[in-house]
Amino acid sequence: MASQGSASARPALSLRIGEVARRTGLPVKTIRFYCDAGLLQPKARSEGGYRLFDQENLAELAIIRALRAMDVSIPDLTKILEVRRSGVCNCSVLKHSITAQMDSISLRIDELAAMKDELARLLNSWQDCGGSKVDD
Amino acid sequence: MASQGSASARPALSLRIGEVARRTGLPVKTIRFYCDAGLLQPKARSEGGYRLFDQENLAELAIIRALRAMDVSIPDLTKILEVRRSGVCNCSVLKHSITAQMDSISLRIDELAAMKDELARLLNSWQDCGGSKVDD
DNA sequence: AACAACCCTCCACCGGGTGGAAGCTTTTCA
DNA sequence: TGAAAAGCTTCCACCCGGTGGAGGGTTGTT
Repeated sequence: MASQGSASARPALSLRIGEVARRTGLPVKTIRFYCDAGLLQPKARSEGGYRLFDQENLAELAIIRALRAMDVSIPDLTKILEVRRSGVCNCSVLKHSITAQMDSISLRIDELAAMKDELARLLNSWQDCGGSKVDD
Repeated sequence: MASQGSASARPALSLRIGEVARRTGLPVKTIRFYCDAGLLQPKARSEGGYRLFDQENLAELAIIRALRAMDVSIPDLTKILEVRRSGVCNCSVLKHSITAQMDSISLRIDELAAMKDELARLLNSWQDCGGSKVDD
């Protein structure tokens, strides 16, 4: 408790893009792309112009990664992250959009399941006609 | 049996791109794009150069639509349709790719389910902090 | 000081489409 | 029959979400 006079406790972590890439599993290029797109704002730049990222940025990247994986668009993500940053949680609009997102995920899951069944059926029907003569 | 001397029975349906779009629900532009990409080969062209599609083309478009919906790439789809056209079924490569596709679908389904859970948790945590003051 | 490793910007390209312009074909209907 | 409208053609540019490479500056180690 009796350490830095600064607001936060820990040593105020400051990572360069490569380390962030290592930690998040995202390509450096993609992180840079997210910065350019305004999704992610590095907490600072070094003297020499290197992007410097902090804990918050890592947390945001985790969210970005998760939501991108389910096709939330970059503009939507930008809004979501802005809301998150502002700390406001009175956002019925956001809730609504998330609920909608969940519905669309359910739908997508059903579709995928159906497709998988269809593929399985397809495979089965092929199984019948003999598996000889493989030429590749 | 004693009708047209031709091979097939029915009147050999010949649709222009607009009608195909209407029937498949795909945008005209997309169908044209599939043609250009070599995915779809219109059975003929009219005197004036209009693409003419038949029953087979419709069937293929149905397949394309379904498989594209689960992110089968256009090159892969091209291969699949070629095999389908050739009527050959000795294709272990294809079987393999379909099995792989099924696996990746399963994976995707799991991911989506996880995301949905995560969203639900997110929503729940927000529910706590009161839903007043909607400003948009 | 030299060096590798790292990072920067910029510009081009990818896949899968989508939009619009300019112009030809086909259908419709007075 | 012939003019308008609807439909189609190609071509070229643009969109999104990235990815790759060139050319050059920065950091850290020896």
